[in-house]
Amino acid sequence: MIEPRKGTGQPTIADVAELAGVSRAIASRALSSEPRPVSADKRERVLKAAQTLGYKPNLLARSLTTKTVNLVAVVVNHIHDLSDLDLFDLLISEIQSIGKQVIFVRVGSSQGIEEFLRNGIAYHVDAALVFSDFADAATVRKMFRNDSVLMLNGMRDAAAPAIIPDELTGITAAVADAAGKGVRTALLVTGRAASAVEQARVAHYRSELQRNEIALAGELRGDYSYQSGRRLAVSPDWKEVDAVFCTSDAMAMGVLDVHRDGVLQTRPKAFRLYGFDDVTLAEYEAYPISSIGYDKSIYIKEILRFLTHPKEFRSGGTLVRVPTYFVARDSS
Amino acid sequence: MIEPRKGTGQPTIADVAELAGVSRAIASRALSSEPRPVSADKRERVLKAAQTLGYKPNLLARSLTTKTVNLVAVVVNHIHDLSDLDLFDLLISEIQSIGKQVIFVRVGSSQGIEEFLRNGIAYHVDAALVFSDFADAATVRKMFRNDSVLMLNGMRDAAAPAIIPDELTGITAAVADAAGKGVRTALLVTGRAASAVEQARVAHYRSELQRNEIALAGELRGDYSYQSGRRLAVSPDWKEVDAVFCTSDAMAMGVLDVHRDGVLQTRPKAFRLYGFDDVTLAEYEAYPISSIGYDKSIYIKEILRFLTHPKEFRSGGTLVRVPTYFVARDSS
DNA sequence: CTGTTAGCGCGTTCAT
DNA sequence: ATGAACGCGCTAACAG
Repeated sequence: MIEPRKGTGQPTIADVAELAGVSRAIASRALSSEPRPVSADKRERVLKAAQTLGYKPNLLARSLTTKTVNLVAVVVNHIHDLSDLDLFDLLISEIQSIGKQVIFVRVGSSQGIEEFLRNGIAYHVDAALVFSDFADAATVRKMFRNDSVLMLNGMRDAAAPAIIPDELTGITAAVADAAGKGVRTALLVTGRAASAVEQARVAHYRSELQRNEIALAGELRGDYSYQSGRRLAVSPDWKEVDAVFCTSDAMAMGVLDVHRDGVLQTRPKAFRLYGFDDVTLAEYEAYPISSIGYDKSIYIKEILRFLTHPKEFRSGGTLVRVPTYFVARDSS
Repeated sequence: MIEPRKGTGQPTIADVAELAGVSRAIASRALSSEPRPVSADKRERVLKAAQTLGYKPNLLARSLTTKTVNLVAVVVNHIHDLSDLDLFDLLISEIQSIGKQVIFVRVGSSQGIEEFLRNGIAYHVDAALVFSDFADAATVRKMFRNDSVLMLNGMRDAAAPAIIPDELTGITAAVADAAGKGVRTALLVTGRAASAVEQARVAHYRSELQRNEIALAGELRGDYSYQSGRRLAVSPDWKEVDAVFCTSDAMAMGVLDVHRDGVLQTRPKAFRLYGFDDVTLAEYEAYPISSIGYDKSIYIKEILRFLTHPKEFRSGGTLVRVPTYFVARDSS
């Protein structure tokens, strides 16, 4: 006896109910994860019928009434930074482990984002995790028509919960390390000035350098990439200093390759070098970059807390800070 | 005059129709991207009403009848390989550019697939791109209840279309390079043996080495990672040979760091070294690994062709091959 | 060209 | 505890 399917050939809950000899409502309850009143034997029959039919609920149809799809949007600029690699794999894995799935939304620029979202399922996600710095919290809430927006890009307002690495502690330690080694002059190699995170980062460096009486000889602007580090290292604006602080490890690697002591020594010839992000790559022998990092698992644990217990975050734009650390390597 | 909303507060197509003074069907047609028969003035009124109401279609509801969601699943093992970084950013960007969105499905193990089958909204996607080698074509089709599955992991059957880099050409060139430099003995450092791609790769190396009369002194199995390269390089099984071929750049980097000539020279002391993948990182000065790669943009263009013109692939499990190249660097 | 109607698959009243 | 009926938002099919 073959079930007569109409559209996609998938069994629906109606098929299950029919096979079990009960009404659709009973089948719905028996299959529900919530405890709903159904007699034991009928529940048994429904479950068995679902089993033999290979029934899988249509979650899109379900979402039509429940208003929830178990989908999370991860909004990023790009995913080609080395530091991303360490983060996203774990993040996706953890999100999946709580029964949700991830839509990756890549927004190279702020242009047309809204339009793009409207034409896709991402528009209906339960929550959005915003790493990209293309938009402020209010815009994102409006875009997703959803208050469940977690800002991870350093941009927040009174209503938006956010998780931000507390970079001051790491930067303080890094600059202290330099000061303790007799550094008196420094150069700052920065990333995109438009980023809120970057602005705060640079401000921290400035104040810490000043506090340690280290003269800031200049700021050179790159784009976080290895190539931009190389470019700046040979630019006419480059200055002779005791230490170079880069706001990304990749830029520090570029600087290192240009200024190695000897053909391929592990440290620069004339200055101490500091990076940022503590990417896995810094474990490679050729790039022992002193760096600042944070515990990714703590960070992600907080993100998951937001997804599973949103109320704890709702009370007036909670701001969670994840501590950073400084790790000294050969480069400094 | 305020529209009386019931649920989410979003205007529905019924609200638009009412305001425009037409039936829901007319509103639906006027708003459709496809050219459907609607009189000019009514279309105008509908569009205007939608405009003033700020109407946005509910794509989940639409998908209920159209059976299409503009969602593409990307199925991966992990995304922590360096070679992934170069690929996925571009892939996501391109998929988004044709109006589809990407749901990332990470299956770290074959067990993860079972887990996925239970939850997962992903089985309503329009297509699945399979990079993970934990599932064969039949399983994936069942997982997604969808025949629109593109195998990119080297595993295919008669029904599944696939795109595979033609690694033989690159390997042939790499081995020829070694032979031309007088290499007579070689070591092969491999990755996970379970992978179909890896098996083919190793087989190619074996036959090419034999053809060039290079003796294969041994095969050491790693896991593609830098650390596994280091580990193998110091293991008791390591042999003195003229050349070492690694099936990933990361392993080659690990081997290089253990066997550098001098403190940090760019080449191994006693042998020529070859990697695989031609990751961007090989452009870093400290790891000039001779490698085998393929044009990512061609590869992705073929994937997009599958998404936009699936019929061209349907005819009996089309197999598309993307050519590989060999690039010589300092390490060999 | 237009409007009415009938689903799509599911959860949820509301009577029984 | 149960099942009929309705609604979610939208589009396809069918009449007019």
